[in-house]
Amino acid sequence: MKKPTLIDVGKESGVSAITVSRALRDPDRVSVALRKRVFAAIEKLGYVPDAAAATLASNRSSVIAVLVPSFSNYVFSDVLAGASSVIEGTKYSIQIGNTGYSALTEEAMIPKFLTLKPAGIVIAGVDQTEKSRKMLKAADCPVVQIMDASDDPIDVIVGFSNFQAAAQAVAHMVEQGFRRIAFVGTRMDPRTQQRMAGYRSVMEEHGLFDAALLVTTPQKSSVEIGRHLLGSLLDTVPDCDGVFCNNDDVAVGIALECHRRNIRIPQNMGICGFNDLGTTSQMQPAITSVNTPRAEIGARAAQYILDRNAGQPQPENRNIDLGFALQVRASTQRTA
Amino acid sequence: MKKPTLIDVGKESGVSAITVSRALRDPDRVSVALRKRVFAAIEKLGYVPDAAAATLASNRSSVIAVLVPSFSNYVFSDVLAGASSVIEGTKYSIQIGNTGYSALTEEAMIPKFLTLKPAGIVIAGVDQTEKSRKMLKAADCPVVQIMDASDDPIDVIVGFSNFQAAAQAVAHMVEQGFRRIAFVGTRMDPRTQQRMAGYRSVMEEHGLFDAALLVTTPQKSSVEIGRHLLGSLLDTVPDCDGVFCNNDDVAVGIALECHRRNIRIPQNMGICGFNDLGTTSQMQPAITSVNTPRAEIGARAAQYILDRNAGQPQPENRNIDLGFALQVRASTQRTA
DNA sequence: TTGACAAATGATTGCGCAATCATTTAGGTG
DNA sequence: CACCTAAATGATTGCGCAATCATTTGTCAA
Repeated sequence: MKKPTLIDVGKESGVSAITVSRALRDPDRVSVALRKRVFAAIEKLGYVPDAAAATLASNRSSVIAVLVPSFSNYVFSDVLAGASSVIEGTKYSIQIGNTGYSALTEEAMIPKFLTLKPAGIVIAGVDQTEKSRKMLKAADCPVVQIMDASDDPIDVIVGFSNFQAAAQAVAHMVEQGFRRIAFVGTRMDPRTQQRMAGYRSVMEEHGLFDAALLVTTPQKSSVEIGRHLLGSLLDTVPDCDGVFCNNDDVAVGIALECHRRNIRIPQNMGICGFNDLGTTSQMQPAITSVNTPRAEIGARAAQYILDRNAGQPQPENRNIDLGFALQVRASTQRTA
Repeated sequence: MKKPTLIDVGKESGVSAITVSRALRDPDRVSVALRKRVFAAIEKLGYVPDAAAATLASNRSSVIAVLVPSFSNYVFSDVLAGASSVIEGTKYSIQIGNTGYSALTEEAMIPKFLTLKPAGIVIAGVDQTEKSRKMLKAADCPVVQIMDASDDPIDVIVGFSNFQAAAQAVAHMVEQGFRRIAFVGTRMDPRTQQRMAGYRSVMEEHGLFDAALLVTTPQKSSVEIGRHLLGSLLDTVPDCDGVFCNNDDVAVGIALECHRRNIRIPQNMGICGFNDLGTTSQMQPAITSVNTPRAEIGARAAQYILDRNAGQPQPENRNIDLGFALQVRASTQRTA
């Protein structure tokens, strides 16, 4: 009636409990005949390992902790989907935490997750507090920072350079003849700030930078906020002829508001989004966006954790840059 | 140097380990003075409970298992966000599983999650396999089905009636004078099928049903697929004058394709989406959609699990219907 | 055939906590 | 002031597994 344990399986197959444990964790270390018998007994009894007991005994769990700034930011949904695809069918599982874009909330969550003795930790970005960094460095599990690039990751980092992605997009717009290009940023999290820095760097390089072109809000991104921000922008900078958005939602909102105001895209207004979530490519005209490998980032992060747990060493290159791909579309193309 | 245990905290505060345990789990059962001393010692030593040991000893963990069909479906991102907001600051944590819209995958995942001795299980919909249902009924933890309504939930169900939501939306379109209203469905998961049934029921009631008006695809929803499906639809049913979509992305795609083809909304084509994710309200004209309480569903599901774990009994009404709200907008308004 | 060595398997122990039952202390009553 | 009860605290035990160390069995060369 009760849930069978390793001892029950052992009795059923005529061996000791520890041998069953070995057959499960390291099949090559038991003989073929025995392995068969053990697995038959497991099947017969419906044995399922007890994760808590295994964790307590080995001081190591199969939980991968994933700390993201927000669940409703679709970027991180894609990351989770990617990680999930990798762990499917393995013994690993994903436990999630929502830091709410706060480094202090994150710092408070880390000890809680560390007590799980996780198989690994995935955490967004590089802007952890000093204390968080110290805790994560001391953790005896792999730590993967994601969605960014860095020469000095805690353990490894999987992502791309937000600065470079923004810079490339803005350089493209400049090349297409846009001059009064605004930066529209929502939420202003660290990655958005890096995009802003990339934007600024290129604008300054071409002598085009003007602080009035920076439009930011702490609010979360949405199509609606994009529409509003275009309004504020045009009030302040009526000669604005292009917008680089930190986000696709905002870009779509700006495009819709341009349509409403009969501002022609790209003739009177160039628009570039970020992340390339799908809608931008379907707009009329199609909106240029920076495609980011979100699912692959999640997958690579999870795979790294699995590999490390399988005994592989830390790789030489700890900055795993998966790049980005500027998808140039009609919204920023003035030349053929 | 080593991680402190209850025994260490006990020594520090001059009591036994079990008393410390009690002070933590049920503060009212120890004297005030002692409680202070214990918490001071916990603070001083930096004690953090060991979840695995607690789970093993009590046969009950603080993990809430959430099984969703997809992470990239934003509906479930919102559910997770709602659940996450409720458990923030508590000892509970969320472990996620991706069933990939497959009842069999789901069935395979359930035993894995049950061995965690979860504090509760959240699972999408009512279409579990018979075996899954049996396992979940036998589980000695609260089980919350979500995103649907039912008279016979496993334990409780938190959601709304997809059938009724669709029926109300379609009835509204009929009332506004639309006659050849198509149903456009993607992925065709159980909830989409219920929406289709609601659509069909109203159409038949008005003598408007025509199987040619059903346009479905197993593909996942996207703006792009919405655009394509409008094309196929108009090829088969050129006199189609309205579309009820199982999804906002599809509705937006259809609206964009209408713009491209110079089909006027709502004069020549009425459009209604589902879920009201935000973009529909910003389109020109604004698109009608059925607003669903996704975050609240996640929150209520989590709250129920917390309440049950705090000793509250199963409520009398096990079908917690949070309803929906048809947001009527310009895309379906032909009359003032 | 024997010995040496590797491969295969087993026995013991403790991980850190909570359940259970036992004991002590405090507070109130006649 | 003795007694009773309730509140507060403590001692013991085992959850199910893996680490560690010990033992048995099998294999092969000389």
